[in-house]
Amino acid sequence: MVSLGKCAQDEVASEELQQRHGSGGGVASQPIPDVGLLSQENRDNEIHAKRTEQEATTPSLFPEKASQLPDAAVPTMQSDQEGSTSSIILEKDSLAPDTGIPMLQSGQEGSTPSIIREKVTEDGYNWRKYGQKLVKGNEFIRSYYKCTHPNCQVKKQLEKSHDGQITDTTYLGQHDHPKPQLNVPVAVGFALSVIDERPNEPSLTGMDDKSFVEHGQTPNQTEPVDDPTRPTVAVSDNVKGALSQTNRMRDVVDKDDDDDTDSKRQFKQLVAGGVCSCPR
DNA sequence: TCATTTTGACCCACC
DNA sequence: AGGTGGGTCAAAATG
Ligand SMILES: [Zn+2]
Repeated sequence: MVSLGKCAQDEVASEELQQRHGSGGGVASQPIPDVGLLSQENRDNEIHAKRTEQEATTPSLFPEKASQLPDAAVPTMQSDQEGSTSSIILEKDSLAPDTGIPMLQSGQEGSTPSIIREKVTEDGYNWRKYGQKLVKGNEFIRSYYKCTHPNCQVKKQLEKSHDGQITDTTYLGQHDHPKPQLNVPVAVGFALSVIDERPNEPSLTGMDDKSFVEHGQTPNQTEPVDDPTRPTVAVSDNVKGALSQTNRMRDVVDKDDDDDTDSKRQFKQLVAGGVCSCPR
């Protein structure tokens, strides 16, 4: 059996792994039933937050390969880059090395002893990376993060170009907890609501259950990127992703149509500007 | 020691 | 029916 014997994993894979997704059940390794049972991400809402961030940690070591990207792969990223958005990004990246690259050995100081690795990205939540993949022809690196909270199974996907530029950020699900604790000096302006809690608002479900995609850099008028419509709560979220945010909620039905792309696109236009993140 | 990151492999969905 | 892409897990490595 397993002539390879490379690792137990192999063996397991043959037997247990199969169940992992299928009926689910067994997988002793995962204490958390996780959502995998239903499907992979069916039930999770996918919130796409797109923002081109210029990674502070990544100086300009690499030549801008951005130009090499045609539009085929990611139509979204072609818009920014120039600076337009960079400004916004200034959010407290300071402690978010995870955004890219292997540690910021830039040589700066090792400040932030408390925050060990990172995790606290713009969200203020703690994330643990559980996977990384090259997508789009290896042009982009997608990192998969999971919320470290016990009951929280929110996932985040960070897509970056080789430059270290973040082309897409996708959030799946909502946190059950407000936030860990931002001890950061914060000057941004959070302070508002730690009560960000988002109970599954039924009203929102209308859109939240459906597949709804929001492209930050949409075609121009997208409506107010800074949309003041967003009251309270999302402030923090909005503020950080104000320039571009893509919200994507995926459901089983999502695949029912052939051109979901178009559908979604239109849909997003309808709701454009509304990040469902805020229940209220 | 623990938590987290890294990396390879496996599986599933879609084309 | 097969192939590819994408997503997740698990073991090992690192701080
Ligand atoms: Zn969480």
